[in-house]
Formats: sequence, C-alpha cells, structure tokens
Amino acid sequence: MGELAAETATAPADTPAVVPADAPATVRAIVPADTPADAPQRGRPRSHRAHQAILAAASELLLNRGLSAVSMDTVAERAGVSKATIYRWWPTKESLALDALFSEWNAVQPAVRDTGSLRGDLVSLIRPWARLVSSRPYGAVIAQLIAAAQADPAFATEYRRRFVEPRRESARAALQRAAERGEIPADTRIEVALDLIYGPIYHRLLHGHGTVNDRFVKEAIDMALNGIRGRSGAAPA
Amino acid sequence: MGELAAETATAPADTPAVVPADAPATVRAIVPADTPADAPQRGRPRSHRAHQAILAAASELLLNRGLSAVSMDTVAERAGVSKATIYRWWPTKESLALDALFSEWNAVQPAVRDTGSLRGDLVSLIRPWARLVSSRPYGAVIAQLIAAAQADPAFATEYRRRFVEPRRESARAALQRAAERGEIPADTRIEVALDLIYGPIYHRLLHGHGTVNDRFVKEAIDMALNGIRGRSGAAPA
Amino acid sequence: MGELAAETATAPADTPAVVPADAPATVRAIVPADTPADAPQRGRPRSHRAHQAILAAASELLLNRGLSAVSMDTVAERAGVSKATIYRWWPTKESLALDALFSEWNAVQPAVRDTGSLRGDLVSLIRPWARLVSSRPYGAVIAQLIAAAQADPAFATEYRRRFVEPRRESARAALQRAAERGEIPADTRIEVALDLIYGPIYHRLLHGHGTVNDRFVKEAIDMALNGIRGRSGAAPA
Amino acid sequence: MGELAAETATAPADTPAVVPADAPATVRAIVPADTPADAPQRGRPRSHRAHQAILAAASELLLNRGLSAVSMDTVAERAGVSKATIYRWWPTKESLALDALFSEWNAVQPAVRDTGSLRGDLVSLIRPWARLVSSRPYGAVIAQLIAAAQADPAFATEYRRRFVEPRRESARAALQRAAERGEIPADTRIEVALDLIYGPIYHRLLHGHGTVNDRFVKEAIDMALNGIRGRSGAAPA
DNA sequence: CATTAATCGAGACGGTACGTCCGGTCTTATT
DNA sequence: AATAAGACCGGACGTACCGTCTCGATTAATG
Repeated sequence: MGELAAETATAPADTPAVVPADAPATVRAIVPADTPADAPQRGRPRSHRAHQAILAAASELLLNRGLSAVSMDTVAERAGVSKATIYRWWPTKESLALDALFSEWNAVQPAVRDTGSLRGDLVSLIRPWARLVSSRPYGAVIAQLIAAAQADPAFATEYRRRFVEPRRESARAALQRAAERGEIPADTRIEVALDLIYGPIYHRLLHGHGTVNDRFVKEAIDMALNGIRGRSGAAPA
Repeated sequence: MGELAAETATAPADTPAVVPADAPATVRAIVPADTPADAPQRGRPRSHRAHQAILAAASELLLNRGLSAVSMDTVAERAGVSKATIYRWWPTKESLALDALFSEWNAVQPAVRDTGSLRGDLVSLIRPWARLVSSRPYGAVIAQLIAAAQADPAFATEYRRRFVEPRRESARAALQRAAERGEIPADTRIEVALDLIYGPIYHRLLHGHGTVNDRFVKEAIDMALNGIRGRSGAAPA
Repeated sequence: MGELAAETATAPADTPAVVPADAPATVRAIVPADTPADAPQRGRPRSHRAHQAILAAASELLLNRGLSAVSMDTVAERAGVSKATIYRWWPTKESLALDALFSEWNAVQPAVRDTGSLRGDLVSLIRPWARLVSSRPYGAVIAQLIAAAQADPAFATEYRRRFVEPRRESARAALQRAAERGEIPADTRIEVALDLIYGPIYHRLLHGHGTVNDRFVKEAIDMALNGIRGRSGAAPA
Repeated sequence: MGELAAETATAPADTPAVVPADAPATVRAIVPADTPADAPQRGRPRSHRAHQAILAAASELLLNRGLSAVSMDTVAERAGVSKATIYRWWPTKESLALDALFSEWNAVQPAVRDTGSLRGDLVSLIRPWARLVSSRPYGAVIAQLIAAAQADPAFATEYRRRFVEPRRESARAALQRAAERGEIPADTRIEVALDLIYGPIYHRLLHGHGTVNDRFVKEAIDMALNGIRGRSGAAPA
C-alpha cells in the first residue's frame, strides 16, 4: 500500500487548449486541432447574433423548464433561428444544453486560494461551488446531463472535462500541497480522497434525500478529513 | 454542536405495509389503503399474464437499451398487451421502469450481518451491492431514473423509498451499533456519515470518472472511517 | 388489317368493386379484397369527421393553390388533425389529392345517353366533361397529378382507373354501338379512336397553347370523325 | 364558317432571335434585348466550364432520377459549383432542367422534307420525334415540365416556344402546302388539325395508358387524316 | 500598373416540409 | 370490470431543399 497515488481514474491531463471562446464545446472536443489561426476564413462568416440567441434561448428553457424542454424546435423558434443552424453547430440538444449551462457559469470562476491549511483550502473551494450548484434548479439540470451522458460516451467525456475535472483539479492541487506539507500522509490515495470530498455533495444534490447547505458542506468536509471514527484532538476551527 | 443526530434527511419511517406482491409499486404508494380484502371482486379479474409480460418486456428494454427505449408503444407491442392496460397500472413509463428494475433485483436481498466491527459491517453490506450496481448497465439505468426523479417529486420519493432508503437503513443500524459500542463518537452525525459512505460510490457510478471495484470500495470505506488525514496507528486488517 | 380491335392499351377490365365510399382510394387499390363484410370491427372506429375535414382541407388547397400547396403539415393544421392520422390513410400527398379531387367530382357523373348517332353520343359525353375540366384550375391539377404519376406506377394506375378509364369506357361503348350500326367500319381501331377523341382536348388542357371551349370541342370531334381531309358530303348538323 | 383559319392559339410569331448559344434560355426570354454586341465586357468573363458542368449535372439527374432530383444543392455539388452561380443564370430549377433537356436534344433536329403528300410529310416529321420522345424517360420529364408550367406562365411560354411550337410550325407548313395543293379543304382549321395530330401522341405519352410505337403513330395519323368514320376508297399505301 | 467590376467558390442562414416516432387519451367489441 | 385492438391529437425528431446572404479570391478591361 505504500505505492504512489496512481489511480484508475481518467487522467486529468486534458490540454488547456486555448480556443476561440465562440466555438461550441462539442465541436471543439471533436476537432481539437482547431483551425490553426492561418485558416483562410472562407464562406459567409458565422453569425454571432444567432449563436448568442441560441444559447440564450437554451439557457432559459434549461433553467426554467428542464432539459426535456430544450427541444430543437422550441429553441429555434425562440431564438428566431432555423433548426438547421442549430444542428450545424450542435449535434444533440444535450450538447447544446451543456454549452448553455457552461456559458451560464462561465463568469463564476472563483479564484483558487492557498489558505495554508487543507481544510481552509477545501472549504474556500467547495463552499461557493456547492452554493451555486444547489441554487436554482441546477441539481436537476446536472442530473439530466448525467443521465444523457450514460448513453453517449463522447458526451460523458465532454461533460466531465468541462464541469467535473476543473474542480477536481483544484482540489487535487490542494491535497498535493497538503501532502507536501505533511498535513496528510504522503501515500494518500488522492483520487479516492477527491471522491470522498465531492461524492457526498453530489449524492445529496442528485438524490435529494438531504439539503446541501453550508452546514452540510462543512460537516462533510470535516468528517472526510477526520474520518467517521473521529480523531483524538480533532477540533475544527 | 453536541446535539443528537437529528437530520434534515427524509425520515426513514415508511410503513412496512404488507401488500400483494403483484400490485405495482407506484400505485401502491398512491393508494395505500389497498382494497381491503373483502372487496366483492366484480368484473373480469386482472390478468397476471399481462402484468408479467409487461414487466418482462420493460426489463429487457431497460437493461438492453436504456430507459429511453422503454416506450409505452414498444412495451405494449412486445408484451402483446394494449397500451391502455399499461396506463391503467402505471402512470408513467418511469414508474414502470422502476417496477421492472425492482422486480429484477428482488431476489438479491442479502442478509445483513453483524460482524462485530463497523468496518466489517460496512464492507459486508456495501461490497455486494457495489458489485451488483456496477455490473451490467445498472449505473446507466440508475442515472436515468434519478434524472426522471428531478421533475417528479412523487417519483423521487418512491425511488428513494425503494432503492436508497433500505440500504441507508442497514448502514444506519450498523453505525448506531458502533456508536453504542463506543467505536465511533456518540454524537456522530449519522446522516452525514451515510453520505460519506455511499456518496463516493454513487459519484463514480454516475459520473464514470473511475471504476467501482472491490478495491475502491475498500479504500473508500477505510478512508471514510479514518479520514483523509489518516489516524496515527490506523492500520486495519 | 382485318383483325379485331385488340389493343396494346391497358385493359379496361377493372372490377367495379363495390366498396364503402369512405375508404381511401389508394388503400382500396392496394387492398382489393376489402374487409369482407364479416370483419369483426375491432378497436376504435375511424373518425368520419377527421376524414371529411382532411379531404375538405386538401380540396381547398388543391383548387386554390395547386398540388404543391397540399402539404401534409398544412392539411393537418387546417383540418385540425394530426399528421399521423393523414399518413395512416394516405401514403403520399398525391394520393390524398387524388381522393380530394375525386370526391370533388363525385356528384358530377352525367348520365350517358344513347342519342342514336355517334357524333351526338360523343358530344353529349365530352362537352360536359370538357367544360368541367377546363373550368377553374383543374387543368393545372390534372397536370400535376400526371407528373406525380410518372414516378409512381401504382399511383399512375390508380389515377387512370378513376379519372381516365371511366370516360374512355363510355366513349368506347358509343364507338362499339356505332360499329354495330355500321356507322363506322367494323374493323375500326377503337383504342386509337379514343386517343383521337380525347388526345386533342388533353393536349390543349395541359399545354395551354389553345383554349378548350365548346367550339373547339365540336370542331375537334367533327374533324376526328371526318378526318383532316374531310368527306365529300360531310355536313355536320 | 368560311373564315380563314385564324386561331385562338398563341401566335407562332416568336422572333427567331439569333443569340449566343451559351446564354440560358430563360434569361434570354426575360432579357430579349441581349447585350447588343458592343458591350465592353468588363469584369471577369463567365466560366464556360461552370456552365457546361451545371448543364451536364442537371441533365444526368433529370434523365436518371427525374425533375424532382434536380435540386440546386445537388446540381451545385455535382458540378463543383456554388449555388449562387446557378442562381445567377437560372432563376429556377425548372428553367435549368429546360435548358438541360434542350441541350440534350439540340443535335437531334431532323431536316424537314417535302415528300409531296401530306401523309408522307407528317409521317416523316412525326415518327422520328415520337421515337425520341418515347425513348428513355423523356415522357416523364416532359410531364414534369408541363406540371411546372402550370404555376408559372413565363415558364409555360418558354417551354412551348422551345419544345412545342417548332414542331407545330413544321406540321403547320405541311398542312398549308396540302391546302394549297387541294389535298385538304382550303378552309381547314389548321390549329385544330395540329391538335388532332399531336394530341393522341402526347396523350399516350403522358398518361401511359398505351404505348407509343411506330404502328400507333401511323394508325393515329391515318385516322386523323381519314377520320374515324373512314373514307370510301381510303386505302393509303 | 493600379483600379474597378463582374464572376466564382464556399458556405452560413431563415424557412418550410418531409416522414417517423412517442405520449396520452379515446372508443369500440370481447372476455 | 378488465382487456386487446387500434384510431386519434399533439409535439418533437433529424433531414433535405429553397432562395438569400456574406465573404475572400479570380480575372480581365479600364484608367
């Protein structure tokens, strides 16, 4: 058990891949070698207006009436756009919903702080996210995206790459700093620890058997750090 | 914070409610006062054959082609049954899928053992379940049921009552025994602990970012018991 | 050349086939052995209202805006009917248009008279039909149906059976009576004669290079009877 | 009734209009005052290659798969040409099909002969045309062009000018010669006679109720000349 | 030689209709 | 009373064309 924390989980080695912010995510994923800047730009350029309108219409439907309300017909009608235009850029309504949700959350990218303690790092990282995710009907939306991912591996990968992996990466870094500091054992199974941190929150979010509030977040993090059995002098700040 | 482990979660106080095994679950939930046995039983009796055929057809579609393949038309055709008959007993295809899955898993009800240690209890409880749930496409089916639950509170309740709460109850009992034994602190927040135990497994099952195998189950349980920080002499057998 | 007037044309031997007036023609053609009266009539009976509304909507579109305006979507919307209902009974919009036109003309079935002379028979037969067919936009509709028939042999057969063959049969009978009377040679090629009678009218109707009025009908019939070379004492009444 | 054969039909007075063979017909019709030769011809000259490719692609689609297969998108793709280029020269796909068919038949312009007898003239004129027109799927194509003409008067005029009127003109000349010769009455209604000659062939061609072979052509011409009633000593060679 | 203007390719766009599928509801005759 | 059969409305699916539009790239004749 003294091995290093190599893990069965998917490698977090996704390239940051600087791409034009306009490009739809799914296409981006399929065509990673995105037009390498020297593309001669042929044909009529794509319409920014149409793209924004599509995303806006999809977002509104997604948040107000759920993924099942995001129909190509309805989005097209509300965005004042032809269905063919949507299909040109998004292969499925799920991928469209993914982009809509992503653009909705794009601004909310909290700066990751190094607070000096693992607990501080995790709380400062997870509490804002848990607040966001448990507000509005985001839980439902996430559940529906996850369901859609079960039947479409490419979509699943894309979903994880954009919504799951960035947060794991932040927490992973915090855990690694803690291991270097000696705050946690050097041979800690970091991927398992990440599941121990995020799992409980996702569990409540998706199953709805309990609320996800600040108190729960704190208790879950503390218990994940100290264990159910607790520690002798385990007195959280 | 020394309060007892009263929790925000839904109470597990569902009545055991002995009901004829034939009655569909959702109807059972909606009509708890089941026909009181002295009903004079007028008209044509309901067809066992039809019910079995419906559940069988739904199960096959559910496991082989996912929830979205469980359409009323297809089930009716495969079961040699009229659509009206299905609608008479199941309000939605999701509730039908729920019953189909339940009947599929009905046999697999492992006896809960008291091994004397919390870790032993949890492993003996969770490992078989994790094996079942991560086999075949059950993960996908569960994800789709959870997604369906987001838009239908009654269905959500029913799903939790039949698939989630029984397992929580078993683990809850193990934790209470451990608290009585002094193996864990008396003021342990048991509902949080339950989320710490089940959350990581559901997380991997639904997100698919890592495999759910025996090793992961053991590591996750150990880390949940001892904490990410670990314990001084924490070296379980 | 003394042979009898056997002809390459399609045999006019279509069975009269008494069928319920409600049944769509195309289905009738495909299923000639129509429900043999002892059919137990299972399931919800078909809606007369829906059928009438569909035919009415199709007729209106057909006559006011042409065959290309008879789209399944538009008919469905105007008839207050689901597209699936239309498709259940008519495989293509052309077959629907055929039925619509047929129902439109159903009343206008002039009694065929035996006037004693071939010329009288033909004029009394053809003039009313020419008037009908050259009124309104029927010419355009017929042209479009004929065009549709080019790519669909079954449709072509059906079109001929219902719109062309009945009129040919009437004229054929008149010619046969004339042959028996000795008014025309006994070895007259009757199918060719029929083409000589109807061809010129269809020609103008479809190509639009000349009008189809009573005068033309009379002149064309006379010239067909007497020949371009004319007859010695050819003095029409 | 002794009036001369003034007729309701459209006058055959279309100007011969010598135009560059390259110019599309429909444009020619709409812009009769074609660039008067002294045009300075500025800008990039039009591409012969593109025009040939467009016509070739349209011809192939037209003859192999019918008018409905001649879609602008498909022609553009097959010709390696942009849709805008097609639209620059042809207003509709029907006009394109017209040109394609015309270019297909361009070579086949039989020299009109004066055989000395009306019957000889007509047979030598009509038989080759009937052979051409009843070969391959030309009948279907003609039917579809006629159908398209019903909704577009300009197109109808153009179609008649290029495909119908030239042949009528030849036959008209033969009839006039026959009238001058005294072979037919001087007051013969020539336009009606033309319909009597061409009508039966078009009738069979479009309706498909009988074949158009040499025998039929001869019988129809003979019957048109001599009349259904026949002539006393009417025994043609 | 630079300008100007007609053209061509590529292809995005709004719109309309296609033919199919499914969800729910209903109306029969049968059991 | 429950069932099999199946017709019905509504709505969404994904595709195919239509006719229009905006680009950048070509290609002469003109200035």
